[in-house]
Amino acid sequence: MLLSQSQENYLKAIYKLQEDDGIATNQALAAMVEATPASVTNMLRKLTDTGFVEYEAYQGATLTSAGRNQAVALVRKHRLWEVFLVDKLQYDWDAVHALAEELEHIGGDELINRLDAFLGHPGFDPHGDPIPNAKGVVRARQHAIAASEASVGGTFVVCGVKDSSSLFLQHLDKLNIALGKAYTLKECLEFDRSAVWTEQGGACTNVSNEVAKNVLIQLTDA
Amino acid sequence: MLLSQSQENYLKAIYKLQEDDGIATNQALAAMVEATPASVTNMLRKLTDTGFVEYEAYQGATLTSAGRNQAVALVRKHRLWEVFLVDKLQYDWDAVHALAEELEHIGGDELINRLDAFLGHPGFDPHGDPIPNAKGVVRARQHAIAASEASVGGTFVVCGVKDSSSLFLQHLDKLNIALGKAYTLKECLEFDRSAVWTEQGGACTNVSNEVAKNVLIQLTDA
DNA sequence: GCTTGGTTTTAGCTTGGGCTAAAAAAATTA
DNA sequence: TAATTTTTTTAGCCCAAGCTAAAACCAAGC
Repeated sequence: MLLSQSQENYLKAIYKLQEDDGIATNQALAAMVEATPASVTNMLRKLTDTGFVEYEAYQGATLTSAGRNQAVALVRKHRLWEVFLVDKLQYDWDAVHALAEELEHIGGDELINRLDAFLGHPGFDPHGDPIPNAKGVVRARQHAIAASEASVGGTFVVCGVKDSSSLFLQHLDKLNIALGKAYTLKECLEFDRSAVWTEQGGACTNVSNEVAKNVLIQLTDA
Repeated sequence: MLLSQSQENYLKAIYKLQEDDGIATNQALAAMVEATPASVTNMLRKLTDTGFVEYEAYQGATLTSAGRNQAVALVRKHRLWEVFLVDKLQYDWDAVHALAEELEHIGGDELINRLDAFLGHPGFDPHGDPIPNAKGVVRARQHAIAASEASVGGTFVVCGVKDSSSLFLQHLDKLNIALGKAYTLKECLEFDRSAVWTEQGGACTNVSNEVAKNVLIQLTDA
């Protein structure tokens, strides 16, 4: 079965919503694919007919296993292209999403597997999100928690972000926060719940709670 | 002005027809974009309205300078992606056309200029066709003639093909003919106008006239 | 157990890019 | 020049994917 670009976008959206909300409501889908709820209903019909989605009126949508396979393949393509753009074409990590959205619809398994090999089978994309392998297996990040959960005195390494919007990523750039960097949580300021992180080497950064909630870290026992 | 994928394909087709036939007839366009002549008329209207094409009923289509710019940019994108696929992803030269057709519609100047730099600003694609530069300037191949024009005893280097179909390219593979290889034209067989080429090193190949007409060479004075 | 407000669906319309069949124009041949 | 063939255009249709406005449904709150 051959899917249109639009259909692929719906599958990806349902997949994401299922992953992090458990349920893909019509409204949430509409927001994600940038269409009206009416259009979503329309499309869900079609995807149900072609066997990628299970859907009953008013009940929200779920992916069939065929649908999930498609969605995971898309996520794989998206993230591999992001690696390509950042690692090979030197794009900034905040500038690759839109392009990857286009590229992810190109070609089939052959292309993406070659790209994967060319990139050296990366495990994570430039935002720290795991890249599903050719069989569609996603290995989840280990022990990742939001930075806002860390306790004073703890040390950790930044390993991902929850928000990959350009705005947020550029903000992290300004704060000099990047994937792979190690920090110690020096203190928490009661007043606004912001935190002070110190880098190995001494530089201090004041991190708002809003930011910390969207940064994923792994605790280290150093 | 933003063009649809389909519109871009029309511009490219008109460009190619103008280049090698001088004139882009409705029928030829239809064949090239794989649509009916009626659909072509339709689309030419639209492209005329948006200022990329000049078109009067029954007179065939010509590109405006805006249209030509678009078309050249597409050719540039197409050929750079082909280089990427062959050089970086190790595709065979006969397997890249369709993928490049998809990739050429992605992104804008930024992406393609970065790709160009990453590939080391190649001058030619895997079929020997010249790659327009960022300003849209195409430097034509120098002194290229069809291999069928060579004279007995002459030496030459293969530098391009006129037919980039998978079928033809695979045939060249079988004959062990590749870009950059040097040959001497040993003899021409009167009976079927086929030729015998000898490679530097000794191997002989019998080349039909049909093939020779579609291989581009540069004469060498060795 | 109603009423009300938000969500989802239905109905009907729009636009882009195709198609076929028939009419019109151009080109070719007699 | 007239007749015939080929090419192009017109007219009217289809399908995918969107839209709006109105109707139907669901879930609270009174």
